[in-house]
Amino acid sequence: MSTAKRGSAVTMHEVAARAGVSIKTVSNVVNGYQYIRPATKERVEAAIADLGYQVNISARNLRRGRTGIIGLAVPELSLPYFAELADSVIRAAEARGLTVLIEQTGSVRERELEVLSGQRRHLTDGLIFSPLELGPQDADALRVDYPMVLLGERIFGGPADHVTMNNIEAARAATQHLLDLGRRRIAVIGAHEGETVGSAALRVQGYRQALEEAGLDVDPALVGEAGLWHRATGAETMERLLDSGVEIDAVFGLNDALALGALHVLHARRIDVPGQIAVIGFDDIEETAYSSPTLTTVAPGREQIATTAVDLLLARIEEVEPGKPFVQVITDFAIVGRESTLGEQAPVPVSRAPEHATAT
Amino acid sequence: MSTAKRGSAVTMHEVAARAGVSIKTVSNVVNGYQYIRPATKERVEAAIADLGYQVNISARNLRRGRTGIIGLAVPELSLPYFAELADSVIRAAEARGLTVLIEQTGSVRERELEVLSGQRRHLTDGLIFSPLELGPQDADALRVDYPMVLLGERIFGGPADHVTMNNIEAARAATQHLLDLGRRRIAVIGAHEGETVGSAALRVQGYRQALEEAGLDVDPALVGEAGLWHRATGAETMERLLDSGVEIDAVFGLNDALALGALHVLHARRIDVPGQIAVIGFDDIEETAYSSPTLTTVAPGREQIATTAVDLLLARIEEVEPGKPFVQVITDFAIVGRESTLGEQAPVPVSRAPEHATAT
DNA sequence: AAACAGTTCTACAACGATGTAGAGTGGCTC
DNA sequence: GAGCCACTCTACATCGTTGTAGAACTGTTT
Repeated sequence: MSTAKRGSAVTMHEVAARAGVSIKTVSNVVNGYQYIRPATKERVEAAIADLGYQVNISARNLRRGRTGIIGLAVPELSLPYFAELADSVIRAAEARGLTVLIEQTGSVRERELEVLSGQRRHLTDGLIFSPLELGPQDADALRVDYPMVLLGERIFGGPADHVTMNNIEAARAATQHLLDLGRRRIAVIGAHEGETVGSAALRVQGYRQALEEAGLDVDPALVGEAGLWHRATGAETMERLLDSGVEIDAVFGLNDALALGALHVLHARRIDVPGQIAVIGFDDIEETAYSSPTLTTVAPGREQIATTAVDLLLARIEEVEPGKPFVQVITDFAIVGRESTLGEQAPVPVSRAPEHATAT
Repeated sequence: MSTAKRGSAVTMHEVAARAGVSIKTVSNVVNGYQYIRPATKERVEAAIADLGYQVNISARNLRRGRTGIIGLAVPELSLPYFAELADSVIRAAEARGLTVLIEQTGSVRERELEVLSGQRRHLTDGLIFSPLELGPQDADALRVDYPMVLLGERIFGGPADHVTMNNIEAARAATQHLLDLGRRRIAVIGAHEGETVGSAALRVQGYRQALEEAGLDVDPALVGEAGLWHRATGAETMERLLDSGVEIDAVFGLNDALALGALHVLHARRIDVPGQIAVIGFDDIEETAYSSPTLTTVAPGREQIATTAVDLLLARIEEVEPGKPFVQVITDFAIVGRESTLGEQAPVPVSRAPEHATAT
């Protein structure tokens, strides 16, 4: 056992003095250099244990020019999707010896830009960034000189690696799922008017495609705007749609939070789900398996997104010559059918343990 | 506008050369030292802008002995309570110029111990730690030589500042709420057998107190164990209780996830909530305002916990002489009554915007 | 005109680690 | 026994910044 835990830190000098070697030898031991006599190594290790020495990471970082930290910029952790994503990214990073520093942009444009150029950037070796407000017009700001991986296909051909799911296809599949159940008056919640390349636009596009392929017209009255993709805005939009008197037999929430907000309103108004209105969401956050009714949704392969992003970033960080062309990885998605579209006959996944369940 | 964004970083030397001053003067400008001629300052600032210079934080950290980063160790971000807590802590830290580095312990004892002594510690100036598995027997491990604030009252009289809510009182109030509604067969979900000082034990204690004050016996058959406080374990425990055949007219979930899991099972079994069984949770995560029915819960003052913890930690970090006795701050709680106990007459908070709502 | 306080700036040595270069060992080959 | 390779270790410079001490200038006071 170690004895020391003193106020000020022990340095390699002190360890070296105690072990009777040079500080470089201590450094070599710490870093697992191969040519060290076992006897020396033992002496150094004993000294390290005695003094409770630990490497000063700031000094190492300065010397090595690496910090071992990667940044993760997301809108807000209080949005379950991003909390779960952060969880996965942290796990993936940890498995590769990296630490994660989280920044919240609050979906505010200025703050998204700040993340790209801010001071904080220098604490990290690279950045995984999920921008919501930046668009193609910001391509310049996104042309940064450090490793970066973007999540989402918002910035087409942008100057960085991208990890994204196939938003159009996934939204089309979600809509198709509703069409297959015989629904014809499918409302959308979460559209962003005027946007052309964001997740909202792409998912709406997938929705349109599915309808058109089915030979249906897209009724603008069924497309509900919702700037922020929160439960509250989902609820408000659902109310607006219902109050408008338009006929609706299904709702496609562009994310789960919106769909859950909608579900809440439908329940409050005693509208049967899926009897009168079927509901599908997008993201497969854990909550969807426990809502009443449970929510059918699109699973975007969160783990896959996280590990791919970390791997791509790490590759960029360790890249010798930074010439490699930027890649775009498109991850798999799957429709997870639950009660909100299939009704009670759907298997109720009561005992579904979280993927990364931990011991008691 | 700045011109440069070169591969390797610009240093103070280059700025100094361009501005025709010493590097210390550049440092002085950067740090807002007062005795600098306006003309000099302008020249330096121009050079900084031209070269796109940014301080190398690793070097500054090394020199100053501070990193400006605080650690936050929580079980998992995929648990909404901790995601929301992390959100609040990040905001509070940011307002004070600090960055937050999150570690996930997964409620695994070894990992909780690792957090205390691990390498990563050196990246931070202090730690906000929410331990779940450590107990009084770990007081030694908790006696660290760096600033630390513990969340939760698990380690009584432990060698650190604590921020906690009054678990016993809050649980008593929650139970009282159910008693006031005429419930007499109140089940608990989430007890930890054998534990005496954790949140589980304290909340169960509050539950017992309320029952005893009401002149009721505590029926062991009503106390449901659940190691992990997840939705899945809540659902499992609820099923076990129902299957046991014991009479139940109310359920107290020791956190919201457990209560939501229970709600899910009750819904699946078509048991009316609150008609047949009333349900109350604990934590006031956002989801509780949108579940069906909405969930009555105990609001532990998350923002207050976060800001208090950050303030305490900062005080420790900036403390000149580290003699000050450890404090324990107990935050306020409030019962948030919703449909799961009050039924439909409860106001449905459809438009309840999140506290930190951001612009569209 | 000397002394002094108040400015403005600079040189140099840190902070604690690691990379480089090279000095010693010893053993082996020819 | 000279040369060479494989080990084992060390001295020193270096990463980019900031603290310390003090030099140089200005203006004011005596």
